[in-house]
Amino acid sequence: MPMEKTFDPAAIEAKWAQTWESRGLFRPARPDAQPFTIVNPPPNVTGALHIGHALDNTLQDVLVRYERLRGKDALWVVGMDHAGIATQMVVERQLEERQDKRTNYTRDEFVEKVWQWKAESGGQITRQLRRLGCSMDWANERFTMDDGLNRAVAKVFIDLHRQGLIYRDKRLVNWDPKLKTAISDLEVETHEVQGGFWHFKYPLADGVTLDDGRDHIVVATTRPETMLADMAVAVHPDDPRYRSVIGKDILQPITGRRFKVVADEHADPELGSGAVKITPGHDFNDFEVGKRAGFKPGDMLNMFDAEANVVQTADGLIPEEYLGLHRFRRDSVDGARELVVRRMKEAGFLIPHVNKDGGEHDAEPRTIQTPFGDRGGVVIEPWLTDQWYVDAETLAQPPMQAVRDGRINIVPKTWEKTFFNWMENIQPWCVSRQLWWGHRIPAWFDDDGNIFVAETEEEAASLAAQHHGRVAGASVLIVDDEEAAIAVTNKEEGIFAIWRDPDVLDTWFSSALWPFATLGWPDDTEMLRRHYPNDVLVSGFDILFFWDARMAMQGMHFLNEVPWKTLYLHGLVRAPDGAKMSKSKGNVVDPLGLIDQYGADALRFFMAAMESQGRDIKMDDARLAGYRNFATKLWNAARFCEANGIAASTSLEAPAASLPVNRWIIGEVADTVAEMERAFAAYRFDDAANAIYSFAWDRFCDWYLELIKGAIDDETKTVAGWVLDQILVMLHPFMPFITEELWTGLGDREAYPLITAKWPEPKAERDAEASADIDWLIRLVGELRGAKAELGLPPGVRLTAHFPASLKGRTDKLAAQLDRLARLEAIRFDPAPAGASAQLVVGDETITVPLEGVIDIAAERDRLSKALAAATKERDSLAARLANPAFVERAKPEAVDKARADHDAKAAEADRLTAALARLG
RNA sequence: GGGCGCGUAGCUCAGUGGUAGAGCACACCCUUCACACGGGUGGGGUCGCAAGUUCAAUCCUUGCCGCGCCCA
Repeated sequence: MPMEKTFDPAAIEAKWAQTWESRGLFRPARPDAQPFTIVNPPPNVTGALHIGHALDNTLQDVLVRYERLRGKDALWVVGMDHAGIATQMVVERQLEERQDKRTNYTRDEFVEKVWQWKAESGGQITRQLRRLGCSMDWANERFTMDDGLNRAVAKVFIDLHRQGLIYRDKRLVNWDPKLKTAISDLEVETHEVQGGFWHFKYPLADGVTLDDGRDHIVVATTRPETMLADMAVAVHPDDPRYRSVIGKDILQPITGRRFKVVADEHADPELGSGAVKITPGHDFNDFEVGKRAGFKPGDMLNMFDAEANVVQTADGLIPEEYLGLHRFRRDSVDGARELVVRRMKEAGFLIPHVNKDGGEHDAEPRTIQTPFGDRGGVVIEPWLTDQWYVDAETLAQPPMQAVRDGRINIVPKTWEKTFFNWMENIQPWCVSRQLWWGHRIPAWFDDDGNIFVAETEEEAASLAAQHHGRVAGASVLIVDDEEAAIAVTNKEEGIFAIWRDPDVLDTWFSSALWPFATLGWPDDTEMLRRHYPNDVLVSGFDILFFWDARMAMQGMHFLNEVPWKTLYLHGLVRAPDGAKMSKSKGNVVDPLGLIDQYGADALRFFMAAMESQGRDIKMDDARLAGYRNFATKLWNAARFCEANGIAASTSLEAPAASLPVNRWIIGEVADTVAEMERAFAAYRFDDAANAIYSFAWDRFCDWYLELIKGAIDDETKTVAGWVLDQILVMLHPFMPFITEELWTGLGDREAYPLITAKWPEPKAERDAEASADIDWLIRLVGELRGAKAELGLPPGVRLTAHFPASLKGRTDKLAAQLDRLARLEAIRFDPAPAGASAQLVVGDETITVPLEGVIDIAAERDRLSKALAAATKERDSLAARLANPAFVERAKPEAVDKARADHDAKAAEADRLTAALARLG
């Protein structure tokens, strides 16, 4: 079957992706082979393939295909995460489009709708990953909310709770008032916002004055609205201005609330007035000050509801007009902040800001570091709630030790510092989320504040019964919520009620279990024993904390072993101008569009070739086109082979060869294999890609195929077929589609597809004599071509060359190749006739090409002079170095030897060129 | 403020203690029987700036300039 003239990626990609998968070739049974394991960072079920996925998954697939070719039992675990917030948002948005909303349904009904959505529209990314050629274990695709993961999540929660490593705590949490849920500190992004800094007078109560006679303390704030829940004013204990009023009362002007001036080192005498208002229920710093001042978290005043609208505080002191207002101006409607400022100003408690020009303003303009929720995009409100926390500090210790002693190898190493910096300063991890979609927390409450953590409600009821000294199951009712519990509880009659925590767990809590829960844990399965620890994890550095570190914590805690031996972190894919891609900037590149345009192989090769460690990748279409061209080049090389009777090889080892070209190319293959293995061992994707690229194009196509043209005997057919096979195998991890197509096209190998073929083992070495011969030939041809080009001779013109007699043996051996590539009319060994000629200096010999009549003497003189100048410059530079006694005495001997040898070679070359110029006259 | 990284040919990027490489782009030549998404030849860099260490610095150290990221 003759091959098509041009390579069309679209025509073969779908076919091979389907064939590989349906024949189970992504995970062939290799029970006795050494395992190799990667788990894929589970993409979001709502997600679509973006360019970052293309990079991340290409690198993983390269590794997996390489190890599969090397005979390992390669497992690439694939699946998706349920993306609690994102997925719930998607489904709620759909409801909104129909003027419907989540709360019109029961929780179970809504969750059912989410499952429906997942079945119908979720997971488009899995189809897109297949287009990229990802050889994942699709047959065992997982989901963070499948039965196995659910079991694992419940066990982890319950065990950590028993061990005291998960606990419930009332404290300030990062609250997203748009999504109405708590989020972890990692999900908060700080942005700079233009805001104001207001100064207010807080009057001292009971006629007390400061030493300077003033009857008030000046406080400043960027969040005036929080004064509705102020509970103190703090001053530094050593601040002489305020020492006399510590312990005295402030009378807050708007609420009329009386509270104390407290001493706390948080107040910085150097900043502003040195006094700060304290709102423990709405500010992280103030929370700590408040605790030190003796307020229990439960007694701290709260002034916001879940949407950050003002609600009455426990003491009932917020004036009516504030209730229900939003925290600050939103959608052009003033909020509590604006009203507070207005009222304070009216009452004369606002100290205006005077700018440079003497203008008065209510507030001093300021750039404020403001926290935003990474999903909802609104300002985060510190809010006092009960949430579940993981003792991350304890769990962080074993992973840190593992990185320190090398059980986890972070590549590139520069990320270690970042890893340690975060792990050493890690905060308790808030894992509860006020959502409906996710793993519901396995904890039940009663109205006495007891908590029963258990796998099932029966167990929880039994725990509750035990707690009250009752028989299990007899007297504990399961109800929906606290209200219902209060209604049915009758302690005198021994009837108790419990209800389940309505919250769910952070999605990352479940994805942290991915490296082992996907392998069957908590059961002790064969898969788990074989594939844990995983070999390597490939992830973007942007999820180092979110995911990688948490996997390490959970894996080491529950399996007492690192989750993976190597953690490979890559950078971001950026827009061509270096900007970060984002939907809002409109500069995102769709990888599927790139696949349509250039082919999946080209996109993959681009990603791998550009992946040098530690640098972001800028999109570059020209380069992408270059790799598409490479695929076409390979395609045509294969066409040439097919047309010349060069077919699939039958041996893994290099065939026996006698001809210099064949012996030479076999040596080149062996070198390339070694180079690629070195690159893979060091996770240098770029080096590996470049090694096979330059071998295939520069060595095989540009030289070997040209050298054998017109002289393709049986030995050459065998060798050429073998070399082409080695190229296909080595290139396969990077360009799986075209290589597989060519592999099957070149021979009857239906039963032996490339994806499960064998990595090269040439069992051959470079042949020094053949290498010297071919290297000489390549240099001679180069000289000849250069001379023709510079002398303005047509490349096709055939010339006679006079060689020194010492080269007779070599020219005999290479006669066919000399004829074909050097395009010589005749090879002679007698002295060249007098007259104009070109002189080619190749190694130690000068070859003369008489050009009487055709040569432009001046041009040839220029050519030789230029070469002479280059040789002379290098010779002199080396001579100067060698003339320096300090160099000869102190430099490494091998450096001196090399300088001597280089000097001699350059000197000889310069001599020959000088002689050539002299002969030219 | 703390930490990390980057600055090498017009562009995108490798790299090394012994005066630099690739791809693309550029110039010129080639309708040579696999390929013009091709072949050949060539031009192009004081390796951000300054000082130091060294026989020798693009590479190591320090400072500066410019750019980016993370954390507080």
